[in-house]
Amino acid sequence: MKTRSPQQDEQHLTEQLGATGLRLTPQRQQVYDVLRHKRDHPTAEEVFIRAKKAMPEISHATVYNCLDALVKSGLARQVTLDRGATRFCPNMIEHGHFHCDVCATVFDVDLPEQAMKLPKGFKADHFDIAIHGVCADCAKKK
Amino acid sequence: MKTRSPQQDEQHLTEQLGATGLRLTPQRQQVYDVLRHKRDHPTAEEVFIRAKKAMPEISHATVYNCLDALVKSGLARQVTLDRGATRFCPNMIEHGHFHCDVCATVFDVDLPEQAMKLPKGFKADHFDIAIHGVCADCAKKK
DNA sequence: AGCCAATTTAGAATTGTTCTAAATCTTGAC
DNA sequence: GTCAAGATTTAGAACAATTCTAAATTGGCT
Repeated sequence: MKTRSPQQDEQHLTEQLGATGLRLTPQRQQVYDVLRHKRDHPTAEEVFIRAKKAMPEISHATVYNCLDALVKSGLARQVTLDRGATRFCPNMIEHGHFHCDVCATVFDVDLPEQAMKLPKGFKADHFDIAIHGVCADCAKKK
Repeated sequence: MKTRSPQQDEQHLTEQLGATGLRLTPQRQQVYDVLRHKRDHPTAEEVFIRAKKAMPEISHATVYNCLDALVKSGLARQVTLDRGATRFCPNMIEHGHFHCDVCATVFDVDLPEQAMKLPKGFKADHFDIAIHGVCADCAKKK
C-alpha cells in the first residue's frame, strides 16, 4: 500500500482537485482521510458517519459532494455491487472487486493483464469488475 | 441470437422456474417476453411500462417480483451500471456490458476466454463486468 | 475591504425498491 | 369435483439512497 506524508497527501489532493477545477476544502480532505484510513469500501452513509466523528457539522449532502469531487478528480472510485448503496474506494490501481455472498466483505483483486477486447472503434474509459462468490474463509468454515 | 418457438419458450420457462420452486404465471411470461422482445437492457420501470401495454393491470410490485423470479431461476441477469436503476438482460451467455457515456446505449461484449485468477480458496459464482467509454458511433461523430 | 464564485448546510423532494395485507389463483389431497 | 394450503398478484404505503434547493458561509482576487 502506498503511503504518503500528510504534506504530500495534501499536495496530491490539491493538485488532483485543481486539475478538475475544484478546491481542496477541509471537508474534502476529511472525506478522503476516511477513505484512506479504513479501506473497507464504505457506502456514502458509512463515510458520513465516520467523517462526522472528526467533523460533527458535516452534512449529508457535503459527503456526496465530496465523494463526487474525489471521483471526478481521480482520487477515488465508485464501486457498484448489485442493488443497494454505492461504495467508495481510494485504490486507484486498476483492480476488480470480489464480493463474498456469505460474509459480505469486499476484496480487491488483480485484473488479468490482458485487456478486454472490444468491438472496433469502441474506446474504454474505465472498467468496473465485480465478482460474486464465496471468500476463502467462508468456504473453509462451511 | 438463439430463437425458440413460443411452445419451446414456454416449456423452457416452466422448467427453469420449476427447478427453483416457482411457477410460470402469465405475468412472468409477459415480463420475460418484454425482455426477449427488445434487448436494450431496460430498467424495472421500463419493463413495467412495456408490460403494461399488453397487460394493463400488471402492478409495479409484480414486475419486481417477476424480474426477481427470472433472475433466481437463471432466465435473466441483473446489470448494474453506476448509481441509478438496475437493468435486466435475458442474454445468459457469459458476457460483459459496455456503457457508452455519450449516447447511454448498453452493448453486450464478449469476455476474454481466460478466467480471472482469484486468491486461493475463493470461489466465483458469477461475474459482473461493466466497461464505461465511448461507442464506435459516438467516437466517429465527435 | 469588497466582490464573485465555489462550497457547505439543512431539509425537502425525488427516485428506485421493498414491504404489507388483502384478494385471487393453483395445485394436490381427498 | 371440492376444499384447504400455499403461491402469486395487487395497490399503496414505507423505506433507503440520492439529488435538489435556497440560503448562509467561505475563499481567493482585485
